[in-house]
Amino acid sequence: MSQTAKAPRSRRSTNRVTMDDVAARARVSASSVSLFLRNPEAVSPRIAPRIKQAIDVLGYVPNLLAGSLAAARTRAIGVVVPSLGNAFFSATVAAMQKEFDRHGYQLLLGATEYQPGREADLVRTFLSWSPTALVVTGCRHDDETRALLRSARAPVAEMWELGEQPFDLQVGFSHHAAGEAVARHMLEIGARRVAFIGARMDSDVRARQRCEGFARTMLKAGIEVHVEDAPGDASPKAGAHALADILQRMPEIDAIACSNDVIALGVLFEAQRRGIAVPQQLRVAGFGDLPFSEECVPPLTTVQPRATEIGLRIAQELMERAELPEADKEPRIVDVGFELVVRASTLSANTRQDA
Amino acid sequence: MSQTAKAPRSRRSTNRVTMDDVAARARVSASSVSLFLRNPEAVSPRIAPRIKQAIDVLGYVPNLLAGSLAAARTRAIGVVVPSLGNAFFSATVAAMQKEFDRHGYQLLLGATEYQPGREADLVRTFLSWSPTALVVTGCRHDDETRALLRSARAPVAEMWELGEQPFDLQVGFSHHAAGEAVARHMLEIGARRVAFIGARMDSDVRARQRCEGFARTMLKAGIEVHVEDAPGDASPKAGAHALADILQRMPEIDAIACSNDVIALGVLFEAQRRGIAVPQQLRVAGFGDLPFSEECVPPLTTVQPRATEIGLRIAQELMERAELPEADKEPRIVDVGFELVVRASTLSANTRQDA
DNA sequence: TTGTAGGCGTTATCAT
DNA sequence: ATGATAACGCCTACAA
Repeated sequence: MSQTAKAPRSRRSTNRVTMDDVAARARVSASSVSLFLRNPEAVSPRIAPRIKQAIDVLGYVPNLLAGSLAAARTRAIGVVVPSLGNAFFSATVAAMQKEFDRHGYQLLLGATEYQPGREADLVRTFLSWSPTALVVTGCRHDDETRALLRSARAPVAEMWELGEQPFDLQVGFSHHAAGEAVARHMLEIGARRVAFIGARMDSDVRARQRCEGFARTMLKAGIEVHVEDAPGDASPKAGAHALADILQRMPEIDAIACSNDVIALGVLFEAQRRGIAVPQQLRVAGFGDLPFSEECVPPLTTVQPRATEIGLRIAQELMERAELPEADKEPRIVDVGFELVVRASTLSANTRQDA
Repeated sequence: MSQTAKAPRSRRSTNRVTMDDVAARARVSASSVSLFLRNPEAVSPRIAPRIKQAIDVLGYVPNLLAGSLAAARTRAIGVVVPSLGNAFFSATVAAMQKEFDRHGYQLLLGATEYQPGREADLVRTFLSWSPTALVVTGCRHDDETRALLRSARAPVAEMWELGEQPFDLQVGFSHHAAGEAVARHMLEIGARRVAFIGARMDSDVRARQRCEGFARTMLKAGIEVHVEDAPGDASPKAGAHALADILQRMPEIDAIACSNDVIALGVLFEAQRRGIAVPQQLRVAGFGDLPFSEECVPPLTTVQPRATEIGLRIAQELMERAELPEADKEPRIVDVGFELVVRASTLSANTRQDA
């Protein structure tokens, strides 16, 4: 006689608890369970507790993969940052994660570490997850990344920088203007011999923009800025070394702007070691308004970039678009601005007024 | 008469490029495309280029959701950290992300911000992604989290702390021992009136462990430690305020240990403002060996925790388990240790030798 | 309100 | 080496 009917190909090795299991135990159909999960009010008050209990007893955990595949949308947002070591971005990411989480969305994280090509790789990876949205840092992208982002079905948010043509959303501010603001302030307090210290400005576009904004404004006032570009990450050590270099080349230096508060901190330390009085002999300004900037000696004049607000605004805008599919598809630009925070490192009772 | 035959329910609204599209264009079966994607060598050299070209022309991006669902495994690792603002964890996460990425795994990130209950929520969310592995911070978890982790089919790694019963992998070091090391060093240099400054030690278990290790060691030497616990995040401001407090209560203080270098930095600033010489009048030690710790004035004695190595080791171990399914299932504990880095903030030519 | 069944885009099994 | 086909677990249009 016929050998046993071909055993149905069973790949069900995963003895995972499924929605069907819950349905069976609650003696309802799987669709009722599905409905209950999405909107508990929608099922009759008689079966609701049964479903609830079955879920608890079985320890059912919904399979998001299956759900996302079926619904053709994943509750995940891909986020690309240059580096997590950078306090600016980690603050923004933290704010985003919190808000996404509140809406039940998962944050997928990737860091480029400023390596060329990594951005495109990360975006490609994210896209294969069918994310609800993508968040990238800055507005400058290589051709490959641009193509990927353009073809993405998900809205694309660019953060921390304005400019270029936005894909869907840009939330940031003008780094050029930030550099300008510091320069104007330094001109007001009588700076004459001026330097700018940055780190890795070949790959850190935004630091370079701040530098340019600073240098151009100074140049308009007839002051040429000596630019020092440290090779590695921004760090106090880079700042200290740069100051040492600068003092050799232009001992008469009287003002230094830095692309990052951690660099400025190093400048303060080196000045302290050398007995150079800040701000009396040397004025120092930074960028970032990090936790130590208010507390250091002297407190640091700096630019506060609203890192948290950037993350929050992006998350809010994206969640809105995700939940109102009819939302306007118009690209949107949000300038969150920045604030020049003047502290003692550029002010002193006896500010020089020599012309 | 019968109305038109039921149109086959088509939900194919997503005009996504699928593997079938690629197969059609390359005039092969979807199976071959799938095979090619996973192992290009496995298909005949005649059709390989056709598939490759079709992929390029169509701009095909594989759908990881479908793939993961079918394969019953997701190339994703869920990672729970207390906070991204903390430089320790962001360094570890960065190292992990890099290594995971190298193996084609995606990092899912969640932060608890030290809120009770958040850990369980995040773990639950991650589990619904069927991740390859889970990484959590520390070994203390509430009952709910423990239950979830225990029931997880994926290996669980605990980081930054050793102790308790490991689920599958623990990579960290003893914070108690770190506190002890600092205490012994301070005893050697003759500290007598001692305080410890921490931040939020009710929720930051590891900071509390360092504090306990420090205080107990001191107590054995007959020295009672005054403990100051700042309410918010660790910050220079918290350190400065704590020092001010301490000076009021015990003006004769001669040594302060901090649970974090950023707190110690604040202590240094406040001491500088008050004209208290470090280390001559006051010895200061921290924890973390952050970028500024080597550069500040005076350079800071601290404990270097190997944040990057923790991330790397975890990633390597997890990738190994993921790729060798036959790997040993034995729980494993890796003590990466720490290093006491002695710098000028606790040393001086004229170290007091009074008994 | 509840149930039925087709489809989401892959991978895995099996036959050729 | 290649192809046909059955899962994977859920969502959702539609019928009851």
